[in-house]
Amino acid sequence: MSDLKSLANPLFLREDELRQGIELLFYAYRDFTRGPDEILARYNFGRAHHRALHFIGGHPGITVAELLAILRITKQSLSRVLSALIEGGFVRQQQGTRDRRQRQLFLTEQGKNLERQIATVQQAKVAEAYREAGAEAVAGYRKVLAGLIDEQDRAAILRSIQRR
Amino acid sequence: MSDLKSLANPLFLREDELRQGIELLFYAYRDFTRGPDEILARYNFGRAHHRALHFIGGHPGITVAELLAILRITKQSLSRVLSALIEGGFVRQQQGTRDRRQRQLFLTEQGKNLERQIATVQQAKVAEAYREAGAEAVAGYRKVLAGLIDEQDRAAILRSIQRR
DNA sequence: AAACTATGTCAACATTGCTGACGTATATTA
DNA sequence: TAATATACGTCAGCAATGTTGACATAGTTT
Repeated sequence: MSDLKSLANPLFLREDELRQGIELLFYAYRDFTRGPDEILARYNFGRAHHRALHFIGGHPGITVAELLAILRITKQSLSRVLSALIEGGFVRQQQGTRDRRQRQLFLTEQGKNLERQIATVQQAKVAEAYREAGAEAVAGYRKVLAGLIDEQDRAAILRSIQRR
Repeated sequence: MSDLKSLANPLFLREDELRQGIELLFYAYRDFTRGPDEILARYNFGRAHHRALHFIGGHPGITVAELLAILRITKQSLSRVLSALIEGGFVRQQQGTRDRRQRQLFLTEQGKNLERQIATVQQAKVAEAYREAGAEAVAGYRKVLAGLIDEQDRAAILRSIQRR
């Protein structure tokens, strides 16, 4: 019975291990997202603005619909954020080339600056954690996080992430 | 120069690797937190309620101040959530033993049931990701996430997580 | 020409964070 | 013991960011 149980339930799948993995994700996310907040506050922006800046920065020319699919929020929520970014001169829109109903989104120079500024802080934090943990650990980190992504979009997301 | 650069900047610390690590965290967290929402909605609760349930469940007798330190929100925000949980019979308070000003928090049977119900869903998700990735990857995942926690509380958090 | 699609907008509302002010019970210190 | 500090609660108001629903406009597809 003990054999059966440990077969079905190796050490790293015990409930307390799972619980630890869940809490680590909570704490890491909690502290990871705190950095940008201070910078954003200076512009009267919040995390939602940063998420938009980030993904527009990483996918220049992304359409509104694509951005909505990534963020998983409603167009009304995004609209508020996007309007502020456009009004402030951080993002510009351009009529779609294939389909002129689409609005393709780009960062302006100012937008790129802000995005860079925040990215630098976050990347420094991740770089330190990566350095401390080592290349092998990083591979494991990526593997597990990828596994936490909903299976339907996992492949597409991994592709979009690695295409750069 | 290429040698110098690659010494200071091994492959897994390149900017696009860091960016991928950041986005993976975003996507994983996005999908990971979606599960509980449906269950919670049935009780008219949200994520904030779940976080309280979760940490009270894991630390029976936790004081309000300790819970505030974990969640990093104001007492007014927590109060709203805690009142709802107490009113609904999911959490009970008990005057502190050492210090009678403190309120120690416990889950009721009903609270334990709800917490278990949600935990089961989340743990299943994590267990699957762990199983797919393997024990070594899990170790790396934990190592990197731990490194993302603010250094000042990292040791204390790791201790509190492993004490169970 | 009709139907569908991509986007925007108006309005209302919920959740969850925040600040500031003030109260009460208990503990600690001068 | 009196003064001060602490743990917690509560009231009131506000901000950010999410939601639904309804409707408009331009452009695409059938």
